[in-house]
Amino acid sequence: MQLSSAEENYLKALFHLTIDNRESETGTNKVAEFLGVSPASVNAMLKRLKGKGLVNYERYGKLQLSDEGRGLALQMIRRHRLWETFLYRHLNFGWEEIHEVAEELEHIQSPKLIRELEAFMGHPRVDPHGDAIPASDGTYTPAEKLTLQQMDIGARCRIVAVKDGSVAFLQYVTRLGLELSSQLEVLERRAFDQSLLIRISEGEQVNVSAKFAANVYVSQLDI
Amino acid sequence: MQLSSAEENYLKALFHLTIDNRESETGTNKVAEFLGVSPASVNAMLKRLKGKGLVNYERYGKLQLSDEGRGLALQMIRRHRLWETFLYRHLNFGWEEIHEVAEELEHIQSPKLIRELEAFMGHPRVDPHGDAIPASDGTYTPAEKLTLQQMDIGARCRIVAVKDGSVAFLQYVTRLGLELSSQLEVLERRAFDQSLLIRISEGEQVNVSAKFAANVYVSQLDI
DNA sequence: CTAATAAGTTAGCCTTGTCTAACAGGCTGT
DNA sequence: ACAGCCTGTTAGACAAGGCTAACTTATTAG
Repeated sequence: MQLSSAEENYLKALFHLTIDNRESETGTNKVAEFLGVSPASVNAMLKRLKGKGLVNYERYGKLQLSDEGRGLALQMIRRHRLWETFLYRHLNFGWEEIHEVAEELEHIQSPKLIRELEAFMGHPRVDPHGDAIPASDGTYTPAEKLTLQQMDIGARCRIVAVKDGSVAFLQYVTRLGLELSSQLEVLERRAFDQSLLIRISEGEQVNVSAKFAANVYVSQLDI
Repeated sequence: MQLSSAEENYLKALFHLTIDNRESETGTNKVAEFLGVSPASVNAMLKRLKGKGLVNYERYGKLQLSDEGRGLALQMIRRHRLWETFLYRHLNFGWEEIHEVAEELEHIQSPKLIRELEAFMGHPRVDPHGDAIPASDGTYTPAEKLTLQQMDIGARCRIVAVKDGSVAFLQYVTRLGLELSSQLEVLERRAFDQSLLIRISEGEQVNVSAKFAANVYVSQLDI
């Protein structure tokens, strides 16, 4: 099945709005907002994707990916995350720069390219954001994202994302001397309020509340 | 200047048909044949490129790249050849597979990507076909392609292309046990008819005529 | 149960990039 | 010098993918 970049992007969007979001259906408006296009455009595209058998869709009715559509969406996500990993590991891209470039790279049509890229990097299982990379056979286990709160004492990890990205929270994060990609070590958990004492990049030690820790996604370092 | 993939491909085609071919002008039909599109499509695109100041072009008159167009074309060729080099060196792509995939990769818009890719590979100066890679500042010296005939005695080299790709010639090449990427060593040149004795990949020795040798492009190995 | 609102759809238009068919200009040979 | 031919151009059509405005169907609040 040969797909255009636009078609591939719709499949990816549908995947993120349903399976990846623990819902089984979504709607025209949600997709439109997600992709930054008009609902009318979404409607037109859905007709085309239905014609190709990639979505199940009835007029004014439910909308979900077909089995084949889900498979293709997974391939897109696989390509996206492999490229992100490559950019981060080998081309000195920052944590926050990789997504945009990978959005373009993922549309390159070449099974061999993806196979070899994966082998070149030693078959990574998660991308730099801590998200699982679907296997070439379509296997995908979403890999529960870990929060700082879930880490064991003594664990070393890196901040990969935040749940609530509000300005207030991000300002607080910055005040603590933390930023994305900061490396942390969990030193103590206080039984009283579950707050944590952490060390930042071999340096300063700070205290963070349980609520704070539950709002920070981390990736455990393999050391 | 933000260009579409199609616009970028036309600039590249114009470059190859003029500067790269030691001619200063070309025509609608030549471009059409080169790109595999109709002359009418070329005409429409030339109007657009003229509007952007990338070509000098008059109705029924001469057609050439403007200075700005030439600069952009060089950037495209730079990206193309860097990607070819990457695929060949790091992803186990064969000599004849790299062009097609690089045709897609070259359209990715990210100056940092190209800069880092170049640095990752240690700033290569030629691609796997023996063609020079334009520098980031637009410097480009076409790097005379060497033929087997021009090699010195004792030189070691690799076949990167053929001038005349006729079936008769390619069959002859195959009969000799040669193929693209074969490694050779030049052992002797006979004064009588300028024919060469060469050794193939540490193995068999064969004799080839001067005419044959002049039809084979090689890349000198840095040993 | 109806009326208001939200969600989804259709109609009609635009741009990019392609095509074919028909027309116009320039060049060559006798 | 002009007929024929090759090159280049225009006109008109189409597919993809997007938009806005207007309309239809569902859903929810009173």
